[in-house]
Amino acid sequence: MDKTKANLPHKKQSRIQIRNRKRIMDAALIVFSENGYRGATLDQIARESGLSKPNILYYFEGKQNIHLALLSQLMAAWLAPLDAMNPEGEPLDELLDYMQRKLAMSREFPRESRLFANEILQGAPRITPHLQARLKPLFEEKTRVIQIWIDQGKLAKVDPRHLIFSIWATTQHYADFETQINILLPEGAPVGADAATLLHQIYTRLLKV
Amino acid sequence: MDKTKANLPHKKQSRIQIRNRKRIMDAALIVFSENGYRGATLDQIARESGLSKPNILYYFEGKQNIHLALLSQLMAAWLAPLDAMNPEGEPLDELLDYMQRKLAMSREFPRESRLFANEILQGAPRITPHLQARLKPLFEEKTRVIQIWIDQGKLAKVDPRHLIFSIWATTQHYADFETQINILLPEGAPVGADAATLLHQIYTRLLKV
DNA sequence: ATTATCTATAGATCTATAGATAATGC
DNA sequence: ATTATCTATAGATCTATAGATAATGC
Repeated sequence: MDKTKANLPHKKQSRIQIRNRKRIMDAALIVFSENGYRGATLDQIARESGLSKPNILYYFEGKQNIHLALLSQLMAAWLAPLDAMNPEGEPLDELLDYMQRKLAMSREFPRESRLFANEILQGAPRITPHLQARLKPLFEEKTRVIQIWIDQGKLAKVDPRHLIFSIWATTQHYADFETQINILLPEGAPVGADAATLLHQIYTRLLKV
Repeated sequence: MDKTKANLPHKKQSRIQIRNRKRIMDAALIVFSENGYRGATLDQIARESGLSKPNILYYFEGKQNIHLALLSQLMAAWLAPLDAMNPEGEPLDELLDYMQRKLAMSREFPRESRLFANEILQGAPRITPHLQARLKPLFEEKTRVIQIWIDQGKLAKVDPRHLIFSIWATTQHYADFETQINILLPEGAPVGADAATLLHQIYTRLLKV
């Protein structure tokens, strides 16, 4: 029984393999994002995915690897909105659009946001290499772009790094602290629209010269 | 052997009890905030506190109770800055002061912030009653105050609830995502000062009429 | 006398593997 | 023939308790 094949992406995967690996990842996203790495169990992932526990370990080489696969898949989606910020565009619009894309991600992929938050909160034991290799260069590139816009007088003078932190914070908050928000806001209030309005106000007033 | 006494606060506690319960709480804060509830073990708390594992269970009736004791102690400290917002004060100053108090808490008590974030992130299984009973009334009181200020034309028109969310998000981010920030910012940069400057800019520009 | 601490271990839970069996693809 | 799945269980880890012993306070 050669298990390694199932885990080598360059060996062509059967349809069953593709489908079951996806099932496991989907289940694992739910379980890890709700319970954190240590709080999640293979039993829960098995139940959620409809596969047996040993069968899960037939497709992934262990709990760690499932988690790692999720995080590294997440990373690409996570970087996309920032990557899409266009140096040739109209500065204020570019930043407002970026903020709105992040807010949309928070609304559409709250589990991914919480998976990421869990990982960072606990010291990023598994995702640090990705942050170093992928997030950091992009962050530095985009803060340089923003600094140039500011130097050209197209944006108010702010610290580009902390500007980005604040966009991350305000947008991700709606996914990461959803439980608290649901307790504080009355049922049926249009959270999304009101949040978008406030964040739009914040960044137009902050950044307009 | 009547263990219950050690856990009844109304029975007078000996000096040793007070000291050891404090030691355990201090150790537990470190361990829970770094690993989350499920990720934390009594072994780690024992090692960190310098007490034996069974001895810890002599002072607290179980892992759950240590965690609960921490959270309920945290709650008071967590509400204080918002509670201190004075309806009679100058609106813009009151809100800027509130934001700065929250930012200071994030800097001075990052572990408490992460303990709280961990709990909310995982659906607030233990702290929900506290949020309902203590945070919610205070939140409603203060959003009413802000709304009155706005109606009096002393602040720009914003949604008071989302304004508070944004203050929470931006300030707590520095504690909760510290690992990520440390990766992205060059060593020795004056994080605190730059963060304070940006947040001050954000809220003055947002709220000034 | 009561409070505090220690050793030893029960009992539950979890990850992972062994080894047999069933299903699928040439 | 190879891939996929199942049953059974080893081995590690964790919470919690039993029961004995040491330290402390009237």
